[in-house]
Order: sequence, then C-alpha cells, then structure tokens
Amino acid sequence: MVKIKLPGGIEKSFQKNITVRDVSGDDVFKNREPAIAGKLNSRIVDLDFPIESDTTLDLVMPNSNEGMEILRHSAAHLMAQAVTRLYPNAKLGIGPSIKDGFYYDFDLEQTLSQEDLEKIEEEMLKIAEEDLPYKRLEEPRTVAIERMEKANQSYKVELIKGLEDETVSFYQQGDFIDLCKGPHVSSTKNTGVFKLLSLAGAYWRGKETNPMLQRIYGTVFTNKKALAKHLKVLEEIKKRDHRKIGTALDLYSFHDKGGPGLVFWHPKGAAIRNVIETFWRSEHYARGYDILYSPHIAKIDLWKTSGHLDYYKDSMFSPIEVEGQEYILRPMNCPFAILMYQSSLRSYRDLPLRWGELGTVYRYERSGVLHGLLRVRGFTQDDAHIFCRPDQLQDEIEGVLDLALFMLNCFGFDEYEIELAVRGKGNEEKYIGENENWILAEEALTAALNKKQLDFARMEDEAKFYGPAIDIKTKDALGRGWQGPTIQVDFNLPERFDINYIGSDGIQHKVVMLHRTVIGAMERFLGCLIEHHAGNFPLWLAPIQVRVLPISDKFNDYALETKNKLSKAGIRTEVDTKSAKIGFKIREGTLEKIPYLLIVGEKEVEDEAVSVRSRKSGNEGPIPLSQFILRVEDEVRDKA
RNA sequence: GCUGCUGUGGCUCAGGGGUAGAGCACGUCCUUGGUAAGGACGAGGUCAUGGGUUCAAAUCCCAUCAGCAGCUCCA
Repeated sequence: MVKIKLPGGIEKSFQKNITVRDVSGDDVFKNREPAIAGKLNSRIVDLDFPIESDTTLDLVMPNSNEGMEILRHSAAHLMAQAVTRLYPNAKLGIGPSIKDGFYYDFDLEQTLSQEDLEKIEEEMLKIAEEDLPYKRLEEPRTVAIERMEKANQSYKVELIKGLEDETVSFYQQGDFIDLCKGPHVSSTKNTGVFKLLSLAGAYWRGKETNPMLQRIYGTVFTNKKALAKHLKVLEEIKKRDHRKIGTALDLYSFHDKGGPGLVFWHPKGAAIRNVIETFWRSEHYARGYDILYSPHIAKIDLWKTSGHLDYYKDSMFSPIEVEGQEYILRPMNCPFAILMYQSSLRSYRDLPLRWGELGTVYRYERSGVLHGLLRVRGFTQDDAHIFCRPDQLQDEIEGVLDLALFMLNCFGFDEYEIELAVRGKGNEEKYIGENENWILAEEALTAALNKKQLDFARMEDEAKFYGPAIDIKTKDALGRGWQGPTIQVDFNLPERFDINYIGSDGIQHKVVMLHRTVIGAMERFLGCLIEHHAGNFPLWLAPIQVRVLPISDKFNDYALETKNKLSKAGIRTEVDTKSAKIGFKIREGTLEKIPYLLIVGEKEVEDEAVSVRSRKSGNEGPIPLSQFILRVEDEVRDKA
C-alpha cells in the first residue's frame, strides 16, 4: 500500500503501483473535469504513471499553464508523426511547446509550402481519430543511441549524446517514436484543437553555422472557442501592424532609392513626431535637463577612444573618407556629450549635468533584421547623459525613473515590468570597472527602485559589460511587451575618456556617467504607438485633430472661418471642401481616424455652432464653437 | 547574413510565352446632398533591375536589389 496526500489535506491509502489516472477517479476529485496529467511532489507525470511510494498528488488540469504546456508539446509530437508519415525520410530536430503554441524542426529533402501545412493538418486529424496512446518507455543511453542511429535520426543521436542521464525516455504513439522527457496527454485523441500557422527556416540548435531546418509553427487549445479566440487575436495583431497603418494613414515611407531601414517622415508622421519632441523638450527642461545638438559624424579616432570601433564595429557603417581622414557615422551619441563635458573644467558644484539630446544615429543592421519602424538603420534616440558625483547617483536614478514612468503614462502605457540587470556571480571578470563601483551602482539602482516602491526582477549576469542597468518593459493594448526606458550606469567611458571633476578637496575625481532613454527611439516608439492605439492616436498626438466638413460648398466660408478659429487656438485643423456628400466626407474622416469631425451646414451657421462627430462616440450633435474649443483644449491638456 | 516566399499604375490585388486588368485613390464635368461610399468621363504602368532561353518574355531560367515569415544578431 502507498499513502497519498491529496488536495485539501486528505490522506488516503492505495494499492502500490496504482496509476495517477486511477487515483484521479477518487471521490476527492469527483467535481473536477478529467485531468491531463498528475503532479507528484510537484513533479509532473503522465496519467499512466504508477505510484510506488508515499507521495503527494495533485492533478494538472487541461486549461492550467502546466496543462497547456503538455497539450502543446503533445501536439508537436502529433505533428511530427504526421510529417513522418507523409515524408518518411524526415529527420527530426526538436519540437518544444512555446508561448501560445508549439513548433517542430525537420530536415526534409523537399521544401514545404503553405499547402503542405494543410495536408499535414489533415494527417494530424486522422491520427487523432486513431486514438493512439502516448506510451512512455525508458532505455539505457547506449540502446537509445543505437535505436536512433538505426532510424537514421542523426539529430536525435546528437541530442542523446549530449544528455548526462544513463537512462533516456521515449514516447511512442502508434508507428511514431520520439526522444522526449514528457509528460504527454494520454492519447492522440486528446490532443486538443490545433492549427498549423506558419513555416520558417531555423538553424539546428540556433547556431548560424549549423544546417537550416524547416520549422513548422502551430497552435493548440482545449476547445474550438479558445482556438478561434486566439486566431482572432492574431488577426487583430495583423490589423494593427504599424507598417499597414503607417501607409494607410500616410505617416511615413521607405524607398528603394533611399535605402533599406531609412525612414522618410511624411507631414502627418512628422506632425506626431513633432508633438512628441516638443513635449519631450519641455518636460526635460522642467526637470533640470539641458538640451544638446551634436554632429552626425566624427573622426575615426573618437570611436577608437570610445571603444566602439573595437566592440561595435559590426554594427557601424563603413568609414567615410574626406581629405585623407576617416570619419564614422555615429552609432551612438555618448562620445559627443563627453567631448562637450571636456570642453571646460568641471567642479563638483556643476554636477549633476543632465544633458539630453534627440540624437540621430546610424547603425548597420543586418538586412534580415530590418522591420518597419521597429528595426531601422537610421533613428533618433531620446538620449541623455547624466554626469554626476557618486553621492548623487541614487537621486539621479530616482529622477530618471520618475520621468520615465510619467512619460509612459502620458503615452497611454500603464502596464510595465522592471528588470534590474546586474553582474552574474562568479564571472565578474567579464565586466569592466572597479568592484566597489559596481557595488555602489547596484546599490544606488536598487535603493532608487525601492524608494519608488517599484517591483522589479533581478536579472543576474544581464548587465552590460560597462555597468548595471534598469530596463523597463512596457505592455501594449494587446499585452505584448516592448523595450521601454533604460537607465545604464557606465564605468567604461569615463575611464576611456578620463573625464573628471574637481572635488571640494581640490583634487580630480572620476565622474559617474548615466546613459538613459525614456522612449528609446522616435522611430520604434512611433511604431509601438501605432500598434498600441491601432492608429487611433489620442487627441494630443493626432496629426489632424479636427476636420471641418461643410454640408455643401455654400458653407465653405463658414467652415474656413471655423478652421481659422481652431487653428488660432493651436488646434491642428483641416477643412474638406470637396464637392462630395456629407456621408462620403464622414467616411473618409473616419477611415483616417481623425478624432473630431465637425459638420457645418445651415443650422450651424445660424447658431455659430458646430455639429460634433467624435471618433469615440459618433454623432454628438451641435454645440457652440467656443465651447468645442474649450473641450478640445481640455482634452489635449489631459492627454486623454 | 541564412532558409523559404513575394515584387504588376499612389494603395490593395487579379492575370500570365503573342506587346496589360479591377477596385480604391487621382483629374474634369454633372450633382449642393445632414452623419460611413451620388453619377459620367478621363489620365496614369518599359509588369523591381540586369542578363539569358525563345521568332516572341511581364510571364520560363539565372543573378542582383527590395519586401515578407522566421532563424541568428541587437557591445
């Protein structure tokens, strides 16, 4: 007999080697739906797992995180089985469960196409109907290697050889067997509702030098409704794609004749950017920053001193030769701020210096990584460098955190996660700078976060080689994470450039340098904003805030008058004098996602009014123009 | 950079060895219409670029460039 502790503190005795499945039939679980697996002393096992000794048991339910992971992994096996049936020569790579789905990598002679996915999916359905049990078997390493060699599964052989355990486990369903830790669902029939989504190349074990396998991505859920919901989210993501919306709203463009990854900002995109930049500047001035401008290129020696040429060369544009001198297009702004710092002697009384710059930088990104506005080759960072004394570090970090969170909030991001990237224990030599400095910096970063009562995750060994950092990851309307503000302490550049201040003791001390960005890069941030708001920019950012639509051209004059009054109040306004019906003008304005459409006709002229149609709530009826102006001004001020 | 797919008027896309099509947008005219598409006519393309095959290439082949999906990368 074995004693098993069940949920609710109930302990019961069962026959030895009773399976999890059998225990799950016990009265204790009678109100639960069928489990997908069991959890013995927090180790997840198959339903068929025989219980040999006293233990604690809970069930893993299909819709739990753990349950979904099992389901996804089982679906990956199911797919691999289907592929193996259709392409008997397929060599298997790996097939894990991932967020929202699974994939499996195959080495195939023929290249798969989208149509092949449908065939594979059909085969999967067939196998599911065959109701084949997933059976676990264990065998010694050597036998396992032999088995896989015989099956000509060279990748699996490689995997097993990399394992340290003397026994390895396989899972078999019908004619298909695969190396696997498990656990799995009990049968192919229980592999949920799945859909194969996409194809892609993927290097074996993620190494560029390894052969490229064909990866199939799929997703699976316990029921049709959940799958449909997920597919809808994917569709929504596609609809929100900033590349699509950016073109539709005429915000920016790329050009073959311009060059890949180089953004051309159209008037409307530029208008948004301009609002952001103006806001950025005033907010920085208000918080004791000064603002700099510096050139986009500089002599190569500067980049030698900064170390960029050594550490960052692969991401830089090739040098430009002028009058026998090599110049580098800047990939970062920091050396320029340092040159300016060095332009005079600095006293401890001068510090901190908070120097911000909307600095345009150029980076050579490999062609395959470019992606709309999110990954480009020329972009403008909302950069700032803070030069301070060690005793000022914590205050400065708090100030940046304040600013960063304030700005995120203004742009409609209220969810975020904070990470503190620090040195890893045991490999301190990877990092530059004095040990005591690292400790000081880490303490300052931690203290600032604590003082602001911000939750954060400590990320060991995630620091840059030159200093620890705080990274803030924002979440957008669809729950997707974006790289947000970062605050980095830098021990490297002050050393390399030997930048100092004169202390109260009359001797030189090394200055402490902080790099920070709040919104990152204008390009990426705008891409993110587009997707976050699905192109419905909040009023204060909208490139056109109001469009006046005369009912017929008899009212064009009144419409123009209205526009002038709005413009005078600083509201970005247009008039639509096209000779079209009002319905048509409204449709156009709506598609352009303009926050306010003002319809003006006979009634409005008489009453000095405008008929308001807002993006949020549609037709709101007429109000006096003066009142409307107040309303818009309020809303802009509130950044609503 | 790697693998695969794609490249046709400003946009979205159809077609496909015998010298180009639709819708939207654009222009002109008619229409002056009250909350998501009024009508007529018209202009606009060396079918990404360069080679090749062919009597004939936008169509087939190769290369290049660019885009897309991933992989890798992002000190």
